[in-house]
Amino acid sequence: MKTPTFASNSSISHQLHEALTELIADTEPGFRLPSEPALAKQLGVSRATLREAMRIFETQGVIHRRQGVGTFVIHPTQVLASGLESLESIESMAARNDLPVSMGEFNINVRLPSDEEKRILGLKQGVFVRRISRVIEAENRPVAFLVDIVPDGLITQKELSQNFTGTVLELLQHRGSPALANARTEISVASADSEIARALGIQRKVGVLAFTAYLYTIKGAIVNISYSYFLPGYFKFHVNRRVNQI
Amino acid sequence: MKTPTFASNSSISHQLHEALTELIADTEPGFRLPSEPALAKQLGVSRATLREAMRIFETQGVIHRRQGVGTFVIHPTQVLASGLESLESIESMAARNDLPVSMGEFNINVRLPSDEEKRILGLKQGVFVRRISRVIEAENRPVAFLVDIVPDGLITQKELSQNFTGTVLELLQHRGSPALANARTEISVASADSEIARALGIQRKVGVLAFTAYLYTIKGAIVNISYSYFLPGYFKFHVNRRVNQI
DNA sequence: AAAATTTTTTTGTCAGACATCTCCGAGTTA
DNA sequence: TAACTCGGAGATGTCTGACAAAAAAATTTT
Repeated sequence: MKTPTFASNSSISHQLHEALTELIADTEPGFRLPSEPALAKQLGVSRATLREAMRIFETQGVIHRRQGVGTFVIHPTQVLASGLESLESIESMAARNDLPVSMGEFNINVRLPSDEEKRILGLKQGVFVRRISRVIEAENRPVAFLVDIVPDGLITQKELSQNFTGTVLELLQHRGSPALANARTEISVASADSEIARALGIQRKVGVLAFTAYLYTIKGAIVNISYSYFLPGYFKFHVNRRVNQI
Repeated sequence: MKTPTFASNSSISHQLHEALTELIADTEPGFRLPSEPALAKQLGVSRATLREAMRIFETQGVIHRRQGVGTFVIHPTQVLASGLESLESIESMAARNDLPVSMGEFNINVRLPSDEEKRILGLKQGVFVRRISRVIEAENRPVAFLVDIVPDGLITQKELSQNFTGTVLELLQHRGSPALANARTEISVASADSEIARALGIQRKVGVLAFTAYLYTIKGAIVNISYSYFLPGYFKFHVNRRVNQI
């Protein structure tokens, strides 16, 4: 068995990305970064590599480049790690918001998938799914209710009891296989059904913020459907939208 | 007076981006793009420039590269223009969803800003703001309620009557100044107050999907606060989240 | 037939050069 | 003095060609 191939390579790219993250965070919004040749020399990489790394931040709307002028830090620096563009666990998100959270009620059961689940996950006849639900609490009250649907066999009972920190994503990411690519998250308002209402301690039909996420492998298969329901007021979600599409 | 400097330069970068968009759209998900040297030759650019353009798509989670293997198209191609990552007008969004919309009730008034508005927009004492509100209708019923707050003077009455297609963003973008950088959009669930309830034809305290967007210029100033309230079920919003942070 | 090795293909990184744009100040002109 | 012009300095944008590293394919060896 091979050593697990970690998704993030700790190569030049990766280190450069981290160094740039720090540099941008330490630069006041609106101010200029050092010129590309200077920065490349300072960070010990070629200008081409540096420019590719900067493209990432530019695409994310964190920096802004003007030919003949310079590269500027756009605006709230914390955008970096806090936007919806990057997947983040509830725990780290909560830590940023100074809101200590803990895991509340935790349930697992195995059942036959619905037709929709079967279609989305591409399951063959007779394959079961595992349904993992849990309540996140803060300040002694439930604030989020998370439900994951994964094909049975993808995650073992043992992994769930030993490594489970709250998200299927992190478990799969830590394991390294199957290699994950991205997650498509749909945003909506859900009217609390009886289960959600009970889990969050609210009345039925109250509107809660709902995310439905589909986790894709690099081969295009969906390996996880994730439903998240949030009580308003405890979490802040935001997206940084670029105005000019290059 | 200078000719308006359009944000998007129609330079090599821009054309390359369009060509790549098309190529990716024409490639089936999961399949490989031509190799970089071949693609660079085919598109008439250098490999370095091509790679920078590809970084953009990679950052957006549209393609996926593996050293020694190739570059692959990740998954639903329509992700490109439909995600929350790019700012889009209600109209074009509706067109994609085959939902013809029209503008309903439309109101403008000028008033003194609240303390919060004054702070966010960086207004001096005595400066007024213009409040533009409108209802979007589909299938003969209101589906969205949009409110924009802009400093008085930024947009003239004339522009509003002649060019206004529904969004302050598009008006400013079309005008070209002030140069815009990005928009930070916060996502939440709002309990309908009396105004929202009346506009959307729902009862008070019903939960609606709410976006609060702050529009930034490249100098870091906020020139527009935009509140959007959506009736559930008519619009789909989604975000494409990358798993591996490079 | 299976394992080990080499070759080929592909992306990752590098160095240096020139092109183009922007800003600013020196010089010129009215 | 004030306005204008022009060129230089410095920044990002693009190009060329090369080598490094990783993965897959082909070949050779066992």
